[in-house]
Amino acid sequence: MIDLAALSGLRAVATHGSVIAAAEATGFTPSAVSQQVKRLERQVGVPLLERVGRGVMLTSHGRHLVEAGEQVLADLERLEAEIQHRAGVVTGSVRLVAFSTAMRGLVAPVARRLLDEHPGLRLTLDEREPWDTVDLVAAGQCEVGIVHRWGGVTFAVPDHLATTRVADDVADLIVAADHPLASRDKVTPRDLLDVDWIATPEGTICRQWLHRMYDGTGRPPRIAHVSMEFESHLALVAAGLGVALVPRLGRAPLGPDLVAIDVYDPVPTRLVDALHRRTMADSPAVRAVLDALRAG
Amino acid sequence: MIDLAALSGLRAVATHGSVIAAAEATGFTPSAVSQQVKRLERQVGVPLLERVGRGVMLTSHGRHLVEAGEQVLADLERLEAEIQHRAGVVTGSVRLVAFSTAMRGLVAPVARRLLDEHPGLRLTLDEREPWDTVDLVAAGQCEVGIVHRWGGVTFAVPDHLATTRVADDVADLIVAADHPLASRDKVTPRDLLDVDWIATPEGTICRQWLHRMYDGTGRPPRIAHVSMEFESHLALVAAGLGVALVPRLGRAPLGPDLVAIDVYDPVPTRLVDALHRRTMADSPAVRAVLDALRAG
DNA sequence: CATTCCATGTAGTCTCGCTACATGATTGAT
DNA sequence: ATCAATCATGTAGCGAGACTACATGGAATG
Repeated sequence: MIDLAALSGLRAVATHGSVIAAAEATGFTPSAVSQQVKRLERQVGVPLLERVGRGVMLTSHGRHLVEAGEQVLADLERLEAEIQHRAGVVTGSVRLVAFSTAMRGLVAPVARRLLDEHPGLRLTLDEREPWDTVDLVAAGQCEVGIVHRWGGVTFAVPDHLATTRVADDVADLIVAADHPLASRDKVTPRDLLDVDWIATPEGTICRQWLHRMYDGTGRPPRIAHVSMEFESHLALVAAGLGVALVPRLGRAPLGPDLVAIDVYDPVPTRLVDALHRRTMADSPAVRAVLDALRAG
Repeated sequence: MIDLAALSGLRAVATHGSVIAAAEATGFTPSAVSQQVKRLERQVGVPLLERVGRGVMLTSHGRHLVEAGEQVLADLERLEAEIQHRAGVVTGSVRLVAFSTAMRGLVAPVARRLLDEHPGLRLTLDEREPWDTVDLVAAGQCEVGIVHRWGGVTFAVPDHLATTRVADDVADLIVAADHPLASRDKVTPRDLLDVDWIATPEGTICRQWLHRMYDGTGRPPRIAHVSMEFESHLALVAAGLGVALVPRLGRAPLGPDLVAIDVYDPVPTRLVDALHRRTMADSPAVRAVLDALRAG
């Protein structure tokens, strides 16, 4: 009999291209993944992986096994969800991965109530950036992923994942109370050509969107300081080092030394989506989590 | 993730109707089967088995899980066979179950050569009566089963099993060398109305056929002695206690004190068939075993 | 040619699933 | 009504199997 856990290991090797990458994607050691593949090879009696250079490559049999095995794996997951759906029982383990502001602004308020309402539900939380999140959901490492994308800035989501809109998160311009713009009702990027920005690091989605917001002005934003966390942005703004664009989701109440100003034309909005595998669409547990997120 | 081994346990309970029967069908203890079901229930979070009286019954969810799970199990088995088929490698483990005369007359001569030709093949032999054999093959407890049926005496074979004719086994009348019939070239049941028979026990297929052979005579055969094994039949015949109908397959050479006489009208022929699950039709290992049996 | 990176062996540990046995529950018989 | 029989299921203990940590062996890179 083919061992499905081992098959998952081979699938991870196939999708990630190396034993080491597969190992860290599945949370095992490279040795464990290697042994899983060997176990599979012993079970079917056919070589599945071959060394090429200092890496590995799937044999044609290995590729075929993964392709067809994925179907079996999906069928099994769908079957489990279907049984629970028929029973109408919210039960089982849901691993949820979110980006940090969603974790504190969206997940945290909802999780407690969710667990109280459904005693059979086991919820496991983890914090990742959106790109990693997509991979984790796609590979079956977690059931629900929460990602954000600014309007227009998209990234690819595999076909076998479904998307649910969870929130529209608007960002405000945060300035110090004594800043010249502090008295303004609302501002547009053309008002912000000469301000110093406190921004997230190069390569982050928020940073990309800050640039895109300036598209109509013909100039790039002037980045003065960089920080990972929006909480730190607030501190830097309060210290008079510049202004920041901070989403409302998960934002702590502003102190008296800070002012939030609406931005328009365009309104900086990021879309917050929940991802799940379509095979889990019938799972009452996943559905309960999604419903709670949408309502919260 | 649903544990497929546990699912097999539940399936056995479903098909055999009780935990104990499922246990002896799968070769586990009742406690193990019970724990397998509990494990499954924990994984899907839905009760699958409920006590009724002093036995058990599947819940509707349990029945649905078995029904759909059987599909997954079959897909996985088919996938394994298909991979090996593509590779053209005779490998893996084949469990073969046969009735006793086939074991010594058919399997034994073939097994040695089979193992020598295919080093990757692991062959496990077991001896059972045909009814048990059908169950074992159907339930996935063995890959190949060898059964016999006399013409006309049939038994049900599930749809998902395939049948391969392996041999036509003719039985002769065995009499002591000093018996009045010993000089005859051939005999017909009408010549045997008053002989004492040495027969297999009530309920065996051979016994049923002995009765059916007498259908045209209007009389039942006179059973004098009963013995499980044809080897013993020969000894009893040699001792002058009666005559016996002994198949040629697996029959030891007759001593000088015994004579084999052809029977006609009807010729007592039993059909020897090999059974295998259709999901294993592509398995080179199963195919090699079947080919060898047919050739031998 | 040394260094680095990757995969894979090896030894040890730990978890998980099975067996053996005991218990609880229900039915049928005396 | 009681006792025996039968079935399922808990519990303790044991053994196999799967993973981790570490060491080894190739292959590419500078």
